[in-house]
Amino acid sequence: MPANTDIYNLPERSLRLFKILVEHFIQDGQPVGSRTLARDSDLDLSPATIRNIMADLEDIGLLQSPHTSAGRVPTAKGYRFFVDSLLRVSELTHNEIRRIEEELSASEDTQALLMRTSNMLSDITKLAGIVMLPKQEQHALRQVEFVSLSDNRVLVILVFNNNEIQNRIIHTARRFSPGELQQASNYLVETYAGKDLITVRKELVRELEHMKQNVTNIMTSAIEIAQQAFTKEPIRDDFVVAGQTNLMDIAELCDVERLKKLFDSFNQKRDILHLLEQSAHAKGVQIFIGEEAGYDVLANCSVVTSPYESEGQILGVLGVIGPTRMHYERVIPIVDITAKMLGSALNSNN
Amino acid sequence: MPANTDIYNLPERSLRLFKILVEHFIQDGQPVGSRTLARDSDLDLSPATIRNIMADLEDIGLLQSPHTSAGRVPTAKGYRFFVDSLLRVSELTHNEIRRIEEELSASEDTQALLMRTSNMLSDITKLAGIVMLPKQEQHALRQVEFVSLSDNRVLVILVFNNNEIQNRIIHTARRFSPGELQQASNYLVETYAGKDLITVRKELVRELEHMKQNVTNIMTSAIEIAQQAFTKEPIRDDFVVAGQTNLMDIAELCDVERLKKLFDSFNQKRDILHLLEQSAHAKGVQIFIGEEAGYDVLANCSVVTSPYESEGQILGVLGVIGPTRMHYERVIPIVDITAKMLGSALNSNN
DNA sequence: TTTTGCACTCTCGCCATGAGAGTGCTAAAT
DNA sequence: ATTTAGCACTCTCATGGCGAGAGTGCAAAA
Repeated sequence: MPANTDIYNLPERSLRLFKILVEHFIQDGQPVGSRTLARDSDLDLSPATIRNIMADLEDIGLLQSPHTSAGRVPTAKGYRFFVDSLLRVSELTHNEIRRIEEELSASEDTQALLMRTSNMLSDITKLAGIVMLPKQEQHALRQVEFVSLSDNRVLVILVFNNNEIQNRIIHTARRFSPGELQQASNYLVETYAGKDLITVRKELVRELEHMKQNVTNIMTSAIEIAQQAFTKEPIRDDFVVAGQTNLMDIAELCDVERLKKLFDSFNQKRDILHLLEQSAHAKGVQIFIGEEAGYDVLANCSVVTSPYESEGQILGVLGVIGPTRMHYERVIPIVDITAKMLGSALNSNN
Repeated sequence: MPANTDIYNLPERSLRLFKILVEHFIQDGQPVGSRTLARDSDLDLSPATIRNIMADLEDIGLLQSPHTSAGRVPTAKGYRFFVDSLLRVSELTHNEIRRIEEELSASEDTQALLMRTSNMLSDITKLAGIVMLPKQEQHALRQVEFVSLSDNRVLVILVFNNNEIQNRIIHTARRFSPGELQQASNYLVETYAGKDLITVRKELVRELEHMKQNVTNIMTSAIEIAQQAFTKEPIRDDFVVAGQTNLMDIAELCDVERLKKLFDSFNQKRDILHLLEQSAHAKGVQIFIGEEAGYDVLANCSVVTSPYESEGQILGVLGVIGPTRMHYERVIPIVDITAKMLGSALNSNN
C-alpha cells in the first residue's frame, strides 16, 4: 500500500475529511479527534477508518497532533493547502458591504482615510487591521506653500495629488520675507507641479548645477529653499495598525511573552513592513501563514493582505493580522473588497 | 496602650521601618517579612519587635498582607503616605539630563516634538510615557492658507503660534478660484492673526450678522469659507501613549485580561483623559495611585504627571504610567524635568 | 476495505503531603 | 515597660500519585 505523498493526489474522501477537520478546528480551537469527525462528517465512516485516513494526512504533513492522545490540528502546510485548494470564500452580506462603503466614502485627507480603513478592518473582523501608507514619492506634487516662522525657520507645506499633505520645518541660511517666499512658492509650483518628488529632486540638482554657472538667476532663493524642502525626508509612519487589543482575546496567543513580541514588532515596523512589501506587487489577496514565512514573531499568526491601487498604480497594501486559526472564508473577501473600495475612494478623492 | 491611629504621629522608628519596607517591596515585588526587615534595617531589632510594629502599621492601614503567612505589602494609602512624606527624590545624573535635553531640543513642529517626548519618557523610565496634546484653541492663529482641491473641496491649513499645524478639508458651496482663495486668506490673516480660535469663531459670527445687513461687503466669500474652516473641529488625538509594551514586562500586570483593559482604555482615551485633566491645573508633579482614585483599569498602577507650560500658560500634561510599585524617586524628577524642558522647548520654538 | 475490540499513552484535574515562610501570642528577659 | 525567645498555627506552593477521559494504533474479525 504505497503511501500517498502527494497532496494533490489525495482521494476525494480524504480531502473532505481534511476540510471538515480544519473548519472544525478553526471553529473552536480544540484538536479534533476521530470520534468527533465521524459524528460531524456526512461520510458514513467509523472512527477507526477516520483514524487511518488521519494517519495518512499526518504522514503527508498536513496534520499533526500536539500529543499522542489529543486529536489533530492542521500544520502550517495544512493551512496553506486549505486556503489554496479547499477554501470557498463566503459572500459578504449586503449590510457588511454597505458598512465598508460608508466608512470609506467620507472624503478627508488621505491619512485620515487610511486610519479609518484600518480601524474598520479591525472592527469588522475582530482582528488587527493594518494599512500600509503609500510612499508619497510616487505622487505628483500639486501645491507648495511656505510660511515664515520665527527667525530663519520656514514651514513647508506640500500637497500631493492624492490629497496627502506634508508639513516640514526647515532652517534657512537667512531670513526670507513673506514676499520672497510667495514668489518662491509660485515659481516652484509653476515649475514642478505634476511631477513626483523623485523627479523633482533630480531636476533640482540639475538646476543647482546650472545656477552655479549662471548666478544671475533670479530664482536663486527659490531653488535654495526648495533644495532643503524637498530633500529632507520627514519621519513618517509606514503603516498603521488598529485593534491590536483584539489579538489579546485569542486563546492561542494569550501569553504575555508572545504578545509583547508581536506588539513590539508592530512598533519597530521592520518585520511587518518587510512582509507587506512582499505582497505589494502580487495581485489580489495574499495569505501569509506566519510560521511558514519564517517570521517567528508571527508564530501562530496569519496575515491576509491585498494591495490597493488607484488608476492602475499600486499605492500600498492593507490587510488583517490574526491567528492562523481564523475565519479565512470571511476575512478574505473583507480584505479583498476593502482594498478595492479604498482604491476607488482614493481615486474619486483626487 | 492606645493604638496610634494617626499616621503623622508615628514614632520615628516605625517610619523608618515602613520606608525600608516600601523600598524593599518596590525593589523586588515580594511581600516583605519581619526576618528580612530585621536583617536589612540598620535598626537593631529582633523580628518579633518588627512584627509588632508591622501589626501597628497594618492597623493604621498602611500595610496589608496578601495572606497570613506572606510578608506585608504597602496599601494604596501606604504608597500615598510614602510618596507624600517619606520619599526623597534622587538627583538625575548629568547624562540623563543631557539625554532629555537633547531629545527635546530639535525644533520640528509641535506634534512631532510631543511624540518624541512621549517616547523619550517611556524609554528612560521603561514604563509607558504619556503626553497630552495642547488644546489648540488657546493658541493664536498665525497663518491661514487655502489650497483648492478638485471640484469644490478646499484644503485649509492653519498655522498657530506654537508651530502647530492643522490641515482640514472643507466642502464649499461653489468652486473658488485660486485668486479668490488667496484674497480670502490674506483678508483672514489680516483680520484674525494673533487671536485664538475661540475668539475667531465669536467674531466670525458677529461678522456674519453684520454681513446680512450689509451685503456689499467684498469679503463675503472669505467669511463664508472661514465660517466652515474654523468651525469644523478636526478629529484629533488628545494624547499620545508610548511604550505600552513596557507594561507587559511588569509582574503584577502580567495577566492578559488586565492588560487588555488597560490598553483598551488607552485607546478609548476617556478615563485617562479625565485623569490628566484633573492634574492640568495642579502645579508641579502629581501622583495618582490608581486604586485610590477609583479608576479600576488602573488597579495596581500609578500615574505620575506634571503640567507643562510656556510663558506662564499651561499647555498640557505629561507623565508616566507604571505599576504602583515603581521607582518614584527616579520617575518623579524625570517627569518634573521633562515637563520643564518641554515647556521651554515649546517656548523657544515660537 | 472497513470495522470491532482492546491495550496503550498522554493530559488534566484532584487530593494529599510536606517543606518553607511568616505570623501572633505568651512568657521570659532586660 | 519594652524587647526578645519560643512555639504553635496558618497559608502557599511545589510535588507526586491517582483515576477519569480522550484519543490513538494495531490486530483480528467482518
